[in-house]
Amino acid sequence: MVKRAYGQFCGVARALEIVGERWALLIVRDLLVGPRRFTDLRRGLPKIPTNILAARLHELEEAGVVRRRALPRPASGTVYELTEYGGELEGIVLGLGRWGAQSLGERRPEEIVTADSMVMALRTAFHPEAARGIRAGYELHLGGVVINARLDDGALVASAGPLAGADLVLTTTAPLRPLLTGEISPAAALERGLVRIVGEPDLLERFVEIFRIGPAGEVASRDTDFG
Amino acid sequence: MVKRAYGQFCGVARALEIVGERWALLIVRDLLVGPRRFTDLRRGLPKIPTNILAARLHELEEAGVVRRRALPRPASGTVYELTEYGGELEGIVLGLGRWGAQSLGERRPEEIVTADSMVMALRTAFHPEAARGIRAGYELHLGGVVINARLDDGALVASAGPLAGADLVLTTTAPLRPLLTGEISPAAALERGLVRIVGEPDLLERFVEIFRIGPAGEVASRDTDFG
DNA sequence: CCGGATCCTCGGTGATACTG
DNA sequence: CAGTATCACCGAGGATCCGG
Repeated sequence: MVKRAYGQFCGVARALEIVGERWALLIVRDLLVGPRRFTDLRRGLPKIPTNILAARLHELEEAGVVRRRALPRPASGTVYELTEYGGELEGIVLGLGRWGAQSLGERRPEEIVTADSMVMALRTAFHPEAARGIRAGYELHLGGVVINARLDDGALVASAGPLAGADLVLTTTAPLRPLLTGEISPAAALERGLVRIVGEPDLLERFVEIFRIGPAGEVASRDTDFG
Repeated sequence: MVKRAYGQFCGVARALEIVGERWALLIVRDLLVGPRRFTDLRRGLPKIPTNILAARLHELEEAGVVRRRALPRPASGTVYELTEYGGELEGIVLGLGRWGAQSLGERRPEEIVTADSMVMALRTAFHPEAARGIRAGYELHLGGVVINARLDDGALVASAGPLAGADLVLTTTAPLRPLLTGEISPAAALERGLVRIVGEPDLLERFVEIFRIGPAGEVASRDTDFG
C-alpha cells in the first residue's frame, strides 16, 4: 500500500514516512516562512531536481501537510502553503535547526545561505520574554541575504526581504554568532566593523538581548546559524 | 566531501545530513530507551537490512551521535549508545512521535509493535505535574509487548521488559487510546474487559491521569500511539 | 517566466547469503 | 553475536524539453 513503509505501528515511524524523505523537511522549512510558488522553492533549494520537488509536493499534499492554492488575480499562478497539520511541524523543524547548528562548523564554499533558512534561524534564537514591551522593525542583511523582523510586545514576525521604514538596518560583514553569544559586545562589534548599522545603536543592544544564543547554559553554545 | 549534502549552510540542513537518512531516527528512537546491541536493534527494526544498519551506525558514530562501547565481563560483546549530543535528539523524536501519531489511523496487519517504540510513546504521553508525589511501579502488556514504568515524584523511568515487584500489572486487550483520552472511564474499561489489571484499581486511575492524552485541548487528540 | 514532465545515469536501498 | 558480501532495483541527481 504505502511504498517504503517502515512496517511499525509507531508515531515516529509514521512521521518519517510522511516527512522523512529526502528534501521534504527542507521544503517544510521554507513553507513555514510563508506560502511559496514552485519557482520560489526552487530558488531556495537550488540543488533539488525539479522532478523531486514536484514529487515531494504531491506526497506532502496527499498526506495533508501541504495545500495547493490558486493565486488570485492579477498575479496568477499557484502557491503551496502548509495546512494546519503541516504548521504543527514548526517546533520540530526549529528543534532540528538548533540541534544541527551545533555541527555546522565553518561555512563551506559550496554552501549557500538563503533568506528562508535565515528567517528560521532567527526564530530559533528568539526569546519572547526579552521582547516584552518592545515594538521595533529590523532589516537584516546577513551573508548577502535580506530578511526582516518586526517585534511587537513579545511577538515576532519575521520574513524574507527588506522592510520599509525599518527602525534599524543591520548589515553583517562577519559571522554574527560572537555577537549573539555575548563573546563580543555590540559596541565592540561596531567598532571593529563586524556589523554596520543604520539607526539607533540602542536598538542593536536590544537586538542581541532578544536573539541571544548561549551562553553555554540554558542552551548549548554554538547552537544557531549566523556562522 | 560530505556525500549527499544539501549544500545549505543551515542548521536544519545539517541535521538532516546527519540523521535524515532512512532508518537513522528510528535507530535513535530505540537507543533513547537505552544502550542496545546490534542484534537488539535488528529485533526492534525487523525490516532494516543488516548492511544498512551497520552503515547507519557507522555514520552516526562518525557524526558523534552514537558511541560503541565494549560490554564489560561476563556478558561480552558490543553495545551502541547515544552520546550526549545524540541524547539531545529526544525532544525532536518525541515531537515527531506526537505529530506522526495523528496520522497513525488503524493498525495495519503488517505493522508491528515493538517494546522500544511503546516506551517512547509512553514518554510522549507523560505529564510530570500529574505525577508529583507519586511513587509506583507499573508493568504494561501492550499489544503483546511488555514494558515497565517507574514513577518517583514527578520523574518517569520507562524501559522495555517486565518489572519485578510492580504495584500494578496492566494488560490491554484493545486499543488503549480511549482510556487515555478520557472517552472511557477506568471503571468502564475494566468492566468491559478492555484492560485487565493485577493490583489496586486506584493505581489505574492514577495511570490515566499521568499519561492522559487529549482531550483535544492542550494537545490535539489522537496524538499518541496505543492504537 | 512559471510549472512542471521526460529521459537517462548512478548510487543508495532492500533482500539475502555468508563469514569471523 | 556481529557484522560483510553480493546483486537487483528503484529513487535521487542532472539535463533538457514542453505547454500555458
